[in-house]
Amino acid sequence: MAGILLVEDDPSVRTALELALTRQGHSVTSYATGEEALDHVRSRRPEIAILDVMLPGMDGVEVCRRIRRLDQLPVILLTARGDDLDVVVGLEAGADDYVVKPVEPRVLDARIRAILRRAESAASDRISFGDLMIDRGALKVTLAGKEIHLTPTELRLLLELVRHPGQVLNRRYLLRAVWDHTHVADSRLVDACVQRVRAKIEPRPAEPVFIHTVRGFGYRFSPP
Amino acid sequence: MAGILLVEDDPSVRTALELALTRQGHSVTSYATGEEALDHVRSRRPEIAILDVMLPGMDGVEVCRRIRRLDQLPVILLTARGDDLDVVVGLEAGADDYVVKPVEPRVLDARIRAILRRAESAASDRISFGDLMIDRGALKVTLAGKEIHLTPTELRLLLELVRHPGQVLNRRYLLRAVWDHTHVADSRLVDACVQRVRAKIEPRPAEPVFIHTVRGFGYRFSPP
DNA sequence: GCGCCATGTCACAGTTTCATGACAGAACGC
DNA sequence: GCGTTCTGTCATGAAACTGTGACATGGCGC
Repeated sequence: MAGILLVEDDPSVRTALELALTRQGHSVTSYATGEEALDHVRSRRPEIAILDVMLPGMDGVEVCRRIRRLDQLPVILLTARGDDLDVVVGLEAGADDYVVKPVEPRVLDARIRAILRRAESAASDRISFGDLMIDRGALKVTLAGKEIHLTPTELRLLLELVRHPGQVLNRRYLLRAVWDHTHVADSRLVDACVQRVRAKIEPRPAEPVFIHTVRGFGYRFSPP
Repeated sequence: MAGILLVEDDPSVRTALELALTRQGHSVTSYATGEEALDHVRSRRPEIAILDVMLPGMDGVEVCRRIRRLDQLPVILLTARGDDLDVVVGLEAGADDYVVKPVEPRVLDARIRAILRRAESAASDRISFGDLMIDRGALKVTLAGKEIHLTPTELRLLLELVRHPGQVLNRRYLLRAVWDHTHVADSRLVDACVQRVRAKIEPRPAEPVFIHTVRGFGYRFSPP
């Protein structure tokens, strides 16, 4: 469900948590260092970050501070120590929650869901389909982590298609939804624009993975 | 400092917590039952509620649910039991945090402050993005340590953009938020003001690092 | 295989959008 | 009252966007 960024240097703990969270239905990407994690935040825009405090190099609290400057990403800090001072420092650094290891997967899941629910009013809504990530709040589209520049019309078209995944939308509908209704229905306008979007988001535009042509009817967005 | 509503039926715990929180500089009102607490929320609008889960009559989780219906008040649940199930139920009920008794006053204080900070629109009164530091309390902006003078309108615009980091805000929204709604939507007013802010905070206004133009939609503040 | 028609492809010029700087009225402090 | 600062508007030019049509391609029925 959620795109979770996990940072934990101990391989056994990392794989255990990754497995548990994946079982709860989350999509997890994990790293051992804060630097990698920050790159991931910049490029992949996860929904929530879970950071171990004790990390080689940049520690979790510092990663948390930097993440905070990048985005409104919620952050959970994870520590093996029950030291009260850590709690204070961590929360002061802007963490949303603080969990002491070892943690019950179910508890961690509940905390993640609570924080996501709380954040969802403020957070931007983003959806991803395979490599393709669409951030409706930031109006950004990334493909395999690389930002794709779409022009306004292209973006509106893509958003409209994505709003109805799996459904065939005909040209008349798209003309109304994306353009104003002043355009004639028989132009190559929609085709040309679909073409432009494909050129940007499809790995092989000739064999589209996202936007499929339904001959005689229109176009359908269906994730791979 | 903060107006805290404390609900705890055990008189000795109640007075101890009240004393500790008062020492930390908070203003505390405490009750033994949930019904009284709900009246208090309705009449006095506290800033945060700390609820014991085990209460005679209506329990803390139920009080939490009802408070949630009344107001956006942040809630911390307090329990003597470390039972994981309680954590799940409590967080599902919409609590912002969950603290197990006995709790160090300093830890509780840190959690209160963290939640209040998060509640007061997601940040403390001073944030920095790279070289740029914005002090919302003092209404001052510094760039690389040097103070930048922004006019009132420019400052309101920057604060509005910064309130939603990473989000694209369109001109209509900004006109409403920063100016009053008496202005026409198609004016270049927003552009001009953004331009002025850029001239002051961007090292190279032609290649902005902080305030990005999203052609056809609006502007986005995203730190470097 | 053939022809037809729907769709893909592409280049280009008109249009739109935005940055920039100038300016004058409004607001403000002295 | 007077000078200064602030702010909304406008003109201008540059850059980006987009609709269009001509043509190519490919699927489909026959």
